[in-house]
Amino acid sequence: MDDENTSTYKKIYLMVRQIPRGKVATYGQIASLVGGCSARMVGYAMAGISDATIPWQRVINARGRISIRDPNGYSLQKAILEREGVVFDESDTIDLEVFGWQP
DNA sequence: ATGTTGACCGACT
DNA sequence: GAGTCGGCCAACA
Repeated sequence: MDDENTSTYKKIYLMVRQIPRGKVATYGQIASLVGGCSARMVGYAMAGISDATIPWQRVINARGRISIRDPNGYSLQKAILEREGVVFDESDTIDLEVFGWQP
């Protein structure tokens, strides 16, 4: 009971690392896959990240939009995703039918 | 302990 | 489509 006992935060980070380049996942999706945590907790986990190995930018909200309130972080995330091949429409929205990650 | 806030979500008006 | 509300649960004052 150790690797199975990874804390919820750790599970969230590991799950986010599984998102392939050019794809995105929603907070609720991550929460559902991890289990035992809510979408809000995933958002909290992302906010406190300080690890470059975690592709936090590939996690967005259920509407396919960036949820960061800070305009600086917003444009940063958008820039990274576009660099990875993710396309935003006129409304800064990502088409989850196309770029949504399906494990 | 209590109240507020938050990188959320879904339902309702 | 925009605004409001309740539910969710952790962090913070």
